[in-house]
Amino acid sequence: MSGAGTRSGAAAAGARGRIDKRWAILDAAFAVFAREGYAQAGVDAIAAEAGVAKATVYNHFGDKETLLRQAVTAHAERALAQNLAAVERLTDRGGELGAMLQDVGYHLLQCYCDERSWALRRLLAAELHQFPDLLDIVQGQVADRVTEALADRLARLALAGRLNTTDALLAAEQFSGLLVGPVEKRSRLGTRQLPDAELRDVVGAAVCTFLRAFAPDGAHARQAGQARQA
Amino acid sequence: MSGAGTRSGAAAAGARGRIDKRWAILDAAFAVFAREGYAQAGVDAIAAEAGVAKATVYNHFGDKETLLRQAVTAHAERALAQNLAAVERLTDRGGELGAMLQDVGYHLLQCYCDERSWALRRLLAAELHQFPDLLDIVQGQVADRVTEALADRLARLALAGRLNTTDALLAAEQFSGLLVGPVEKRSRLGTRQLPDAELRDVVGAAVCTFLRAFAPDGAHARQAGQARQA
Amino acid sequence: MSGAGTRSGAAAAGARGRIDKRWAILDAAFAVFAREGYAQAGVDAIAAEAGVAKATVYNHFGDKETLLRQAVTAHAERALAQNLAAVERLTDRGGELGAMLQDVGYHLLQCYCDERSWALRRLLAAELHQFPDLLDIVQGQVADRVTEALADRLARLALAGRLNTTDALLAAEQFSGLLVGPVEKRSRLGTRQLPDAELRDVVGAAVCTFLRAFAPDGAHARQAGQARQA
Amino acid sequence: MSGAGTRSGAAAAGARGRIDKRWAILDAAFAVFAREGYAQAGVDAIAAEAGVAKATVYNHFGDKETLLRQAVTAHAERALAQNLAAVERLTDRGGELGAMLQDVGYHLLQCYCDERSWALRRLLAAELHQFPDLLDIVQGQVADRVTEALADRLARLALAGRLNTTDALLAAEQFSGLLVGPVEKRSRLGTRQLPDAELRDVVGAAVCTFLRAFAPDGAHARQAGQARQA
DNA sequence: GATGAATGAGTATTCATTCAT
DNA sequence: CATGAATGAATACTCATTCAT
Repeated sequence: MSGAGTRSGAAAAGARGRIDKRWAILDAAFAVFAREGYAQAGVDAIAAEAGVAKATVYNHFGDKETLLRQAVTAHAERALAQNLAAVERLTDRGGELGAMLQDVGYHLLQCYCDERSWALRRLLAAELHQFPDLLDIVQGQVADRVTEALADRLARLALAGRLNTTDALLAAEQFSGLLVGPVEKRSRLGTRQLPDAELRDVVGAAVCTFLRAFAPDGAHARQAGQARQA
Repeated sequence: MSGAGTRSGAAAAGARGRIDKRWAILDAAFAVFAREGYAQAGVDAIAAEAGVAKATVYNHFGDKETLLRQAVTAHAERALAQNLAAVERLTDRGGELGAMLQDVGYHLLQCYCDERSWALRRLLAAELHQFPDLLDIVQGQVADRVTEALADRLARLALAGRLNTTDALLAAEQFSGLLVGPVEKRSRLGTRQLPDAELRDVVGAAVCTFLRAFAPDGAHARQAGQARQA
Repeated sequence: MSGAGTRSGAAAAGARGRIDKRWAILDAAFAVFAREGYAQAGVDAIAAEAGVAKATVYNHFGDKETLLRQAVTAHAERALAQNLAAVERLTDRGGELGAMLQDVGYHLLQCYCDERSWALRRLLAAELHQFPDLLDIVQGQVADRVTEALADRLARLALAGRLNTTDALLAAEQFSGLLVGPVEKRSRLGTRQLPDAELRDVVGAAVCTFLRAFAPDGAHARQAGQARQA
Repeated sequence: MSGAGTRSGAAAAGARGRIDKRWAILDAAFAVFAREGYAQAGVDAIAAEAGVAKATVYNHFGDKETLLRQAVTAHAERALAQNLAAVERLTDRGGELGAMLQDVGYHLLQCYCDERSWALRRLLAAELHQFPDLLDIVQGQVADRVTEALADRLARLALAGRLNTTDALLAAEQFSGLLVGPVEKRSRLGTRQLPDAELRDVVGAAVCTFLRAFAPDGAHARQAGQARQA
């Protein structure tokens, strides 16, 4: 057993080493691509940051383009998971609507303000012309799905009579716009870190406006206003 | 007089030639930078697109960085002028509020959806790390000033009792968010041209939501809803 | 007369202006060529140092090569005149031989150590391969003629029985070698300015050695040794 | 053992290949720098002459300046070794003084007249202003040390009563001057190859003059004169 | 599979030279 | 004639990619 164990252990360690290296390269690649842009990013720099030799990068990914796509895909999936988790906090069973929207909005903005999310969006914007398929990966696989998920939840709330809208997708887009618009301006495209209090204020204002527009009657709006003060 | 005219005409033609070339270079530079990104953009390509020799580019602008900054600055100024003109359509003397907001929002979104505006924002996002001062040029000199101007007009409407808000800047940010959020998603970062009808729908929805939240009483909201149908 | 004077004066002033500019360019060219080397020297820099526009340089000299040759020729002539003046201090009528040699040697070394002479030799060495004809200008027109002139004078001294040599040219070469060899080493190729006292010492030692070898009898050698002490 | 041998052999071949390439580049660089001057020399040309790709040059030396310094240093060391070997032929045990000086002088001049030595001096003169540290490498590390070594040997001869001088360094400088002065003029800065007979004549004349000046009595001088005839 | 060395294609920048004024 | 502007050719240096070990 020890012999077999040793061998399989060695093999496992080797596989683990390979996988670790693969992830190290992907992380380094994303970091360098985001920091320098695709053209400016050197494979040298990526290899150095990953702690491997340049040729190893090519052994794993073949060429620079593939590396970009894989790195973006990996980080897009991470972002998608985080955002969906945030959306799922919104249920029709849950308690008071304003508080729940505040909670969801806050977590969505935290995803949005994550350093790596800013990097992902900047990278996407930067390389749109040269790599249009990145748009499908990021916008299609992530952003749209998050909006759809949010729309689903809003639709269930509307069905339950707790929201007054017939176009749940538009409502979801507008809720996002109310959250993201102010933040994009104030954080100067992710350059400045917003203090948590300001973030909560933005969320509160968004929820307040959203409820005034979409709550079945005026009562909720006032409650939301109170939630914002808290 | 004709002699003097001839001379000054010749001199003017010379100066005109220089100025024309300068503008040709700036336009070509902006186009190529936006299409390829700073690092990927070749000065060769810029010169070719401008119809001048590469060295002429260097005679005028010294180096690639300066060329980028000048091109961005020039186009930022153009965008600023257009946006301010749009905002100025919002007066406290004007007619029905919903119709006016619809008009302003539509023109603002037209500015926003201009191909060169998308290019400017993408370029800014792409080169933020390498040229942080571009942020001051674009965000500080343009976006913020437009929001401030919009806030000014909203504040006057609030003073006139036609809007119900105490934080005009926040209201302006939210109005922008309601306009821009849906558009950014639907046009896939400017990749897809939105049909005019869809654009008007987005504006109508934004105005409707905005008025429900900020109109002094429910009457306006209903009017806005009707405006949206029209 | 005043009219003609004015006109010719104007013409003269114009011509003077042209000539002045020509000399300014030649001086600037020599300075820049010597400082930077032919390839590295920019016509821009020369024009700037001469205080004229770049195109003016081309109006006067046609191209960079011509400019180099003219500048070198001009300064070679200057150096030739200085060196010949030094050699002519050596006469067969003059007083004590050692003192005269000391005087000639000192003035020759002063020519040799002139900043512009170092520059001329460095420039010649640098551009030998690309412009072999400079060698004829500098070596043939200057250095050789100085050595010949010195040989002439030494020959007359030998005829007068005051020197003991049959090959005056060789004697002249050796005298030069005794002067120049130590100086070239000590001044580090003209980088370091030799103090006047050290210069005189070198001359004294050269004269002393020269006389010991070439004086008809030992008496002169001793006198030269005394001259060196003084 | 054969396996190990194979491996080390392969490794050695690899290392040898690198070293060979390094030397090929250094030689090519020196040749091209000497032929064209630093500014004019293209790294392309150097790489081509070395038979490697341009990037390989940069992999080995980083930039053009470093390449120049390394090439000069390498060839300066070579020249130093040759010159010191020549000086060491001068011993106080050896036979007749005139013959020994003739031998040393001849070998020193052969070093001096080596094509690469001329190239080294020309290159030094050419690039003095831009790379003043080359002076330390060539003058300080080579020329001065050779003169010092020669002075050492002359001093031992003086101690042994075979030379009459109290300043061995000056004597060494003058001996060099007597050798080099005539040669520099006759070979036209290394442009013309001196025939061996003329070289020997120059050495003979130098030794003759030197001994007349520094031999303890007249006897040696006459012997040297005879040596020159031989 | 991981690495160091080698390479060829590409790019920003400079500069001698010309032309219109 | 003196000039400012324009240009084409040349060059140092970089980098993605491949190959031998």
